Amino acid sequence: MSSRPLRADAARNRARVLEVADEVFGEQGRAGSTEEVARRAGVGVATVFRHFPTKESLLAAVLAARVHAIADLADRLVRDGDPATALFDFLRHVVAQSHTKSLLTEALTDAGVDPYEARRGADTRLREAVAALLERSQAAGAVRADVGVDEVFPLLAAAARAAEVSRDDATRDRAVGVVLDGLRAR
Amino acid sequence: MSSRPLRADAARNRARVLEVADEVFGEQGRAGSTEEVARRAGVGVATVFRHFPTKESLLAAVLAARVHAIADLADRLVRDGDPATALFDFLRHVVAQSHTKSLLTEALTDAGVDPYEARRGADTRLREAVAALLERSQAAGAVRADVGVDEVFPLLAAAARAAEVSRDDATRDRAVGVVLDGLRAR
Amino acid sequence: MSSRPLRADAARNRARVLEVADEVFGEQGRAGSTEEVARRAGVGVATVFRHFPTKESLLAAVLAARVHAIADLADRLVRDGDPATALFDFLRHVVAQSHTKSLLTEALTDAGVDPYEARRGADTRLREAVAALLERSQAAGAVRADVGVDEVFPLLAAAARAAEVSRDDATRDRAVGVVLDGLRAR
Amino acid sequence: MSSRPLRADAARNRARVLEVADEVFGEQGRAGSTEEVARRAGVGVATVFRHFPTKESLLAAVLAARVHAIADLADRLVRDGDPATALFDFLRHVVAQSHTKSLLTEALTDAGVDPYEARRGADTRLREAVAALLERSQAAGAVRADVGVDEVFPLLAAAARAAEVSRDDATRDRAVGVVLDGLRAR
DNA sequence: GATGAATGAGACTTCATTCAT
DNA sequence: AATGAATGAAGTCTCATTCAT
Repeated sequence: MSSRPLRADAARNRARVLEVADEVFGEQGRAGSTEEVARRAGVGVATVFRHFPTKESLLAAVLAARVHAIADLADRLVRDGDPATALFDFLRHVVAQSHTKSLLTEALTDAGVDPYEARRGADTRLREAVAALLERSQAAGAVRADVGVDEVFPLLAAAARAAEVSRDDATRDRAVGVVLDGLRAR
Repeated sequence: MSSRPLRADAARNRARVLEVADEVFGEQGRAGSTEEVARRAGVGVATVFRHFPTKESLLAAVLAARVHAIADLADRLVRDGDPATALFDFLRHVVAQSHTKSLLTEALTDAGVDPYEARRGADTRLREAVAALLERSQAAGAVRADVGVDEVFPLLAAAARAAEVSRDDATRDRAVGVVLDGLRAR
Repeated sequence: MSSRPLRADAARNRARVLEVADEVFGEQGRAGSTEEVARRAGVGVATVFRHFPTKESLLAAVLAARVHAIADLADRLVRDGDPATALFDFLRHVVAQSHTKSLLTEALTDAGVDPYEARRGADTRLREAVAALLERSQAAGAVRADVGVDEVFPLLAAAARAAEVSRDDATRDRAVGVVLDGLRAR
Repeated sequence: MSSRPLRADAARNRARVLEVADEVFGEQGRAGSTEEVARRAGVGVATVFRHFPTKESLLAAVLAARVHAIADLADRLVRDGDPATALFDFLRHVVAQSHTKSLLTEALTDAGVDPYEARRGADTRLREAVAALLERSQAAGAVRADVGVDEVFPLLAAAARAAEVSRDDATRDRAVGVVLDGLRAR
């Protein structure tokens, strides 16, 4: 009863705001303004604040959404992927999405630190899925044995960062490739 | 006419501002405020603006100073270091410094994009020194042959990022180690 | 047409809103928000606005209700009280109720200034009842002869104010006592 | 050294803001807006906030100024007034000033509760001056012996309130007179 | 050359009120 | 008749930048 399903139009608005917020914060980091989100979403600021009572909570929602999407991917790969390449496929996919101002990185980073409940569920899911991926890949002898989940997140951030700052596509692929190579068993 | 040598006190002020700005932006990223820089430097805001007509230009100067320092290190290692480890030593050193709010990473990143002239000189110097380091290490057979300077910068950013988001020192060392391992010749 | 009798549920809602509004405005003064009234009453904001088209009108209704209650008390005392003490009893009772953020004081104050019709009836009733009380007490020789109803309301407000700002119960009783003593015939 | 004297123009601005704030808050109570203060003072909002970093601090400054003025009066009367009437003269004067939305009352009320240092000095001064006035008047046999300073403030508030809500000057004088009469020794 | 005051623009947030369901 | 979403206007506050002293 606490959260009766939103009315159709409200739900649409909420979704639109979230989507736009992802865009804005993606471009400008947390410096992006609520007002720009509202403007681009075609609603008043107050509407944004009705759905997300705080800028911080909007940010949390955006991050949670991204993390959920990534966890979905990880789940899929755990189930269906080739163990020998699954972790690498996963990392590459995520990196490919994280073009934007390190928001994702942030999301992947402070797992567990965040007070907004939205985050916690997502973070846990992701962590578990990644752990599964890692174990599988290690069992298949594809990934070196001396890394754990705790290292995977920084490495993901690292690869994303490398991608972010590369000057062209070819450079980016090589740079990311180097990071991933570091993970391989030899 | 623009570059008449500064009066002694003005020069001292300029240096002090720069030093403090590095501190402030180091702590708070570009969100750090001009006013705080002025306060900590013990001068008025207007003085900051006389030396750096724009917040952006102050940031550029801070970054240039850091880049120069890093280029100094690279130069030193080119001259005196062990070719087999020089590049790695360099990377580790830089990573160790870049704890703070990814300012350095930023500095190392948008080389060449920036309009402020201060940056250009520093960037060029650094690029050349790193190129030298890299060649030497590759000649010594320590670093894989298929990477170039263009990849080194993203990889530096990557390692710095990994360091930044690691939850503890041990994790950080392992994560950075993985990235560097990716660079080694096999 | 406007005053067709309300449907039973509507009437219940209206009453509930009024009751809750008294509570909220009592606690927070006119700064209390419509939305909080709605929430505590368990209805939507729009329902509040259907019954009271304006926040101002809701306030007026709350005040009118309080004034009616006070007029009831005055009527009772006119009928049943001891003339020698009736006015004092009345004043003390009212003061005892008006702890809250001077809303009552306000109610007792701007009688006649207010555009909302709700107020007028209540104000008139009260004024008449108080006039009766006063005359009776003066006839009994308990109250000085040189004050009229016009002075009683400010004095009521005065006593309420004194009560409001006193730092503890004993101080309050003494302060209010002084005001009432001013009213006694000597 | 912490507060070097303000530059002449800044001091003028500060004074003007304070003056206008007194006016605005006088008319509208603490609901008055900083923006209106700025507008009426002919400065930007930011200027108001430079001088008073918080709305609350502006309010505190206004109140402190009023309290100081009142304490001045009390001091004067302790020194030069006729003991038999000094306290009454004081009360009447203060009441005559406190036309406005009970700001003064508030000032006179929460003495000692306030965190802003500005307030504390003023409050103490006033309390002491009033205590002196009271003792003197009691010694002269003009004021009843069973009231203390703690009662005087509520009674002042009471008289001010009575004045505030009276419908015309004659009524006001009578109502205030009644309150003061309550204080007289018989 | 240096200072600190002033400012305009913008950020977050709240609220009375209106509208679609 | 009732609901809760949407909104515009306003409020408090911050900050890069300019100006008077």
